[in-house]
Amino acid sequence: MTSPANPTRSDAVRNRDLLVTAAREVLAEQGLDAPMSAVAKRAGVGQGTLYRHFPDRLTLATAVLEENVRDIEQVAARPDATLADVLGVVTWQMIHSTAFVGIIRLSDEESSRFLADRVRTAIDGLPRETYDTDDLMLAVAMVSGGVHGPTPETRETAARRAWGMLGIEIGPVTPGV
Amino acid sequence: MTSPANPTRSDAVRNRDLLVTAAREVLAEQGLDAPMSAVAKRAGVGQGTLYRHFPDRLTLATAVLEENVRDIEQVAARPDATLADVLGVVTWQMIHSTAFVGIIRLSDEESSRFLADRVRTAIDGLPRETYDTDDLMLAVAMVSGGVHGPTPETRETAARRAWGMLGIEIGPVTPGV
Amino acid sequence: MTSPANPTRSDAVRNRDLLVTAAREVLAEQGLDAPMSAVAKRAGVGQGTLYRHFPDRLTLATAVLEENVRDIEQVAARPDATLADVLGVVTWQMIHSTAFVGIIRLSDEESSRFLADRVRTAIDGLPRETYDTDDLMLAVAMVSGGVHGPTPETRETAARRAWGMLGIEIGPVTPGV
Amino acid sequence: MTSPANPTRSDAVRNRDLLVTAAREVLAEQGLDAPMSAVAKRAGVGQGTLYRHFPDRLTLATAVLEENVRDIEQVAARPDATLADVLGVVTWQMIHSTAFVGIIRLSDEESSRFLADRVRTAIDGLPRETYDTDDLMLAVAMVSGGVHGPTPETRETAARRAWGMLGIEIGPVTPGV
DNA sequence: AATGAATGAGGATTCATTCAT
DNA sequence: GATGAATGAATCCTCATTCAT
Repeated sequence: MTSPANPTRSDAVRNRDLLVTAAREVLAEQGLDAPMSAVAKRAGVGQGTLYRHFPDRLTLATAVLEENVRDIEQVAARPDATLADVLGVVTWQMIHSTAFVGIIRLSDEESSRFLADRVRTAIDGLPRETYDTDDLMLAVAMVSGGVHGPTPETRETAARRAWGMLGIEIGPVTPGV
Repeated sequence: MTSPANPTRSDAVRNRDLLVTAAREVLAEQGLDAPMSAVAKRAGVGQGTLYRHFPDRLTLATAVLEENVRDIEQVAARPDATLADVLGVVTWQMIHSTAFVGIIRLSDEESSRFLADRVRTAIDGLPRETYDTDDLMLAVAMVSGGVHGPTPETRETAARRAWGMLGIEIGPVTPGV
Repeated sequence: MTSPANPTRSDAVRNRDLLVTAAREVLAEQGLDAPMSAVAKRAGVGQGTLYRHFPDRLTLATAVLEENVRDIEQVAARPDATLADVLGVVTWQMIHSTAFVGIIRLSDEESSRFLADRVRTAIDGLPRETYDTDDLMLAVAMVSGGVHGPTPETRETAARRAWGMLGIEIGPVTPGV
Repeated sequence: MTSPANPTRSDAVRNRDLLVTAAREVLAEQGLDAPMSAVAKRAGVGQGTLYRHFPDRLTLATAVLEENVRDIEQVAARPDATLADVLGVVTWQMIHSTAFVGIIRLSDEESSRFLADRVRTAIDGLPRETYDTDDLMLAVAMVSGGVHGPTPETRETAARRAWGMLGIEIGPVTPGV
């Protein structure tokens, strides 16, 4: 009688995940302004469900990026985490997710500046030699500017060259989680 | 009316110029996917005229960038031109024209890779110390990645910090022409 | 829990009342085609509950009007009731409930013609001087046509003028119950 | 060279008329919130054309009512026009155009209060016996409130009864123009 | 050539209604 | 019985593009 009375909730959670995953793929493939309907279709849910979970495009994009940020935070939180490790994961995201580049652009927007701050905080706790955290955030933006190319391979090559020009060492380029 | 074969050709040229100027402004203000009609309206011409001159959006965007590239080439062609001078002009363009950032992105597209090559060629002829031309092209992309902010002033500050991180000297940040 | 066969019937009754009250408010504020979900939300019940009680919009609207009609009947049934008294209550309803105006329009619909007939019957039993019941029903429709304005005050003024033009005396403009 | 250069204009005018006519029919049949697409389809033009001419629903509805008002003005402007004649035309419109009833309702809206004022002005110039112009405007609203029924015939009967209750004589119920 | 009206497909968004829990 | 998530049809509206003049 007193329970929150939301039994169907498991479906909802599942759909939310399906939507974020679908959005990650669709946004990566078609760009930040892909049709919302494409996301719903890819997720296998109705349009209404999409809008129930994410009332607008920005909210959806933010949810995608939030997962990226969470991965970064997780890696950064490991006891033996190094700055290089974290930058490796960041690089992996830049290479594989066009949407991630969006975090730099969107970060002028209010809601996702918050996400950028979480990345900053994650990096902030790690030991480093030359650069301070502001420099590193700028460096991330710069490298993401230098990353382009048709395949993940060419993109990784470009990314490595870019880090090299900044004299910053990065660890293994992996999803991290 | 007075010239023999091509009565109003000057009109056509004038319209083309009006359109490119309008496109530069509109694309800068509203982003790369601003309505074509907005460009025509700003130029003060009909939609048909726009399409006569530029059959599609990419052609129009390319024409805008072509002007940027021409400015760079002109500066680079001066007898006393230094690499720093040219990079100063490039920086000015990055700061003032959102569209220019597009050149980096669009350069995956065939038609505008051509423009990137012209920039490369312009830079190629100039004496430099550490970096080769490929490095410099990558550096330009990286700095453009680091440039963001609400006003030209904040954007210029960011650009200067970015060049600084790469250890590359730039000359006066001016339109150049 | 204590009664034998119908454990939580009072819940159902309570929900029905909540829904009718919510519907009255929502329909008044947002018009006859307000979202059904808005009614459910205002009532604090789920959508399913709304549909259990009222299978469609018309049924719901009719339930709202039914309450109005019941008020009119109650006043008309008082031993000392005069026609003027009843018309005063009717006027109050016209002024305060946009939905009531709907009864005139909706009365073309089968289900709510029934309600109009109940009003007719209520009026029918009261002593009057000049007009017969058909005239009075038409007069009500006419006055409701003349009632508009932003506030209840302006609406009441308009209503009084309208009754005046018909030469019909009305009693105190009150909810009646 | 100096001409306004709008040769296609004849098409445009024709389409505007087609749209207003279509809107009158569709709004009368389906109500004030009929789909805009239905209007475009009935007019035989694309949706874009509809929106070019009438950026929103209110603008379109106003255009329909404007024609009604123009008819009233024309009749009122005749040298031998009587108040009864004009009210006859007004009554014809109430009977045949559901949309006209809307003028009463919509007249709370800014843009169409203007139309109501034009009707007021048209009536204002005509000789009358008992009522002043404000009374007459209210009377029109009241009669329109009393007009309902399935067919034009029943509606006309109701209208005549309503005018009768107000003691106002009306002329022939005709379109007037 | 230039104009700007017309077209209509595409994409965003909202709700009425159903249904799993 | 109640809940509220899911569905998807329906509608709104915008633009890229074509075309009559």
